[in-house]
Amino acid sequence: VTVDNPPGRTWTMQEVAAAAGVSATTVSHTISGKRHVNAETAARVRGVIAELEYVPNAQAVRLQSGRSRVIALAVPDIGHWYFGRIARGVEEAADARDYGLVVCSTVNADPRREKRYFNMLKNGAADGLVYTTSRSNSDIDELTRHARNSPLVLADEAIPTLPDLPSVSSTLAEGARAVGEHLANLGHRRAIVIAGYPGLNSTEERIAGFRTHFPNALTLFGDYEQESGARLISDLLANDVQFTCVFAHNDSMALGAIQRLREAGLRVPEDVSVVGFDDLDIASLVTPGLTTVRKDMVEIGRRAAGILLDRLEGIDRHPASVVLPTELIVRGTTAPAKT
Amino acid sequence: VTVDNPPGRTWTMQEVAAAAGVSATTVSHTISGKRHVNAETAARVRGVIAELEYVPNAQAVRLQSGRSRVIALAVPDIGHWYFGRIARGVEEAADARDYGLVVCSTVNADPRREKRYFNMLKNGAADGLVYTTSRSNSDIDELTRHARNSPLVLADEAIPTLPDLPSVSSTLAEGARAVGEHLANLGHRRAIVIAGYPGLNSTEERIAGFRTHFPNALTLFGDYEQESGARLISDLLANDVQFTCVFAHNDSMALGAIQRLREAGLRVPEDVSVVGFDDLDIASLVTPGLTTVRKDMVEIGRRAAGILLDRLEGIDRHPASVVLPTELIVRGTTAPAKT
DNA sequence: CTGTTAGCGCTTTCAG
DNA sequence: CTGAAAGCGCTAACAG
Repeated sequence: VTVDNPPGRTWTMQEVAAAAGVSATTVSHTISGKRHVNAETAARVRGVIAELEYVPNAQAVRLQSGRSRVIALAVPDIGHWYFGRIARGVEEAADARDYGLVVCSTVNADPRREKRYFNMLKNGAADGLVYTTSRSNSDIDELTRHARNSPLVLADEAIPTLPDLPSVSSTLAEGARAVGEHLANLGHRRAIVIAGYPGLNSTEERIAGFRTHFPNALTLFGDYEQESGARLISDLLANDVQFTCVFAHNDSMALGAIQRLREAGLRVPEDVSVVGFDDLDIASLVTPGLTTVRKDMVEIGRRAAGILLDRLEGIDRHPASVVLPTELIVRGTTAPAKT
Repeated sequence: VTVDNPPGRTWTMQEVAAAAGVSATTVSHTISGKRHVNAETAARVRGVIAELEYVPNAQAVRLQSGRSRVIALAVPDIGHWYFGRIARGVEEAADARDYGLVVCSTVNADPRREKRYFNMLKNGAADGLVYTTSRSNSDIDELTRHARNSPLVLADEAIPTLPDLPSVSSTLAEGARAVGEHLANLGHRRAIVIAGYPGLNSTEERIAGFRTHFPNALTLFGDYEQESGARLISDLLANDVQFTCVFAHNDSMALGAIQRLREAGLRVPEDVSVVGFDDLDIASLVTPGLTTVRKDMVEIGRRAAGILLDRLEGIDRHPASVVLPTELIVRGTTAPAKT
């Protein structure tokens, strides 16, 4: 069967059926394989489909099936390298299982935006949500209210008060402990911690982990941006606080700290050792390389999406929550303490 | 009207209508405002909607309207900082106009993936596409074949042979020229160019721009990764090639070059000046700060999405294509040439 | 100002 | 092995 197929024309299943001399039902079944179709008939139908470059209308399929085969990802900022890595993993996992991915930035917890991705679940635009909290856990109430309906998986930041919520996180305490051990072994005794957002589990865990070796580490809170690392160092120097090492809760703040230390005439690592967290690309791009703790962000995204998709497909997986390992990466910004 | 609303239950417009004692049509119109509804009736309907937390089913709306209010973004890797910035801009623009964003990574030009996002346009899962080429323009044939049907806008990399295709790019030649001027003014005479993928317009433009001041610059091709910058510098040093400055086509390769130069005992910028391109976050995070050319990636994404959405909404905008300015950012990796 | 009816394009009983 | 018909949840003629 040969038919005219102007570019840009889209066809309905009815039209395909007509061209092949069968019913839409048969076309549907040759595509889905959900019931047997005579070999010759099937071949003819497939021929027409190829000829017309027919693709079933997504909305009709979704309306009929009640599922969209799309998952949503909510992150504070898709343009941030940190969250970009998570997104990468989520996208990989989704694509591998033939799901689409829609992305929602949750900038500044803008309530309009929040509404938007909750609605995506409610109105069926997405079948489930991978959620990454930004600075606070405040949105979690609403989150769980909706979680009862649509599958929800937390990526990166677990919430201890909600153990039922599946999540993928990392052994942050362990990573921070390894940092403390490393610095202690190098002979350091006075440490500064430039921590993340106070109150978040991720922050508390790392503070606690580090304290196993530095129980009295002076702990200041930054906002994960380079500038805050620099500013906190300025304050310390201005007040003649003595320290020989700095542990920042991410690489950006660590680099900000290094910048300010150098401006003050201090050498890194000869005078002050600095350790970051995350091991994003920057850590190995700078000279000397930044000593840091590797967290596999892509894998976090991949696993979170994996759990979500398992739920969607009715695969019961125990335990739902996963804690991925971290690894201390020693590069050039740590050295023995000056004696 | 008060109704029981178990959490997780979703309602149809029919049910809302019944609860409010009106027809679905009236509910539809009180929501859309497309025809007048008696104030009291409308209030009652809105009451029920609020009570039941009713949200119209997305698939039904889309099937009926023939539009999805979703745009797609195709990038080589959503987890890469460079493309992440574009995605951020696209997301912003889409969200501002109440469109969803679905993301497709085009890793290695995997044909299965390509098929996938073309289908998204054809089957109506997305209304249009923002496309960012990776290394070659090979996929463009198919791209344009489909572009006749669904709106398509190129972000970052324009294709000169297809001037009809709307695109958002940057004044790369101008940026590269400014780099050349800056280095020439510092007294440099022998320059190395670590270029991007050969054959791409973006690469050729920058090579040409730089040549206005360094007509004989030795030009080598990298792959935009740090490692290639380092490797090419190794090769040059091993062959005793003389040069006093390096212009890399992105910041990663510039940092790779710096790394290797320092390993070879050369100081940056005292012995060799290095310039990058893009001005991503890293450029200001390193010490000394990297001299580079700023390209506003977020704006590129924003504008590309803007053009796409204008088309989708029937807003005719001339000219469709946009070329955004670049700006030389002088930081600490460039200095006068040694005499 | 409001309701009835048809239909978007598909899948799925149900009936041959 | 195949088809007719109903219906997913909504919007838009068309009629009052």
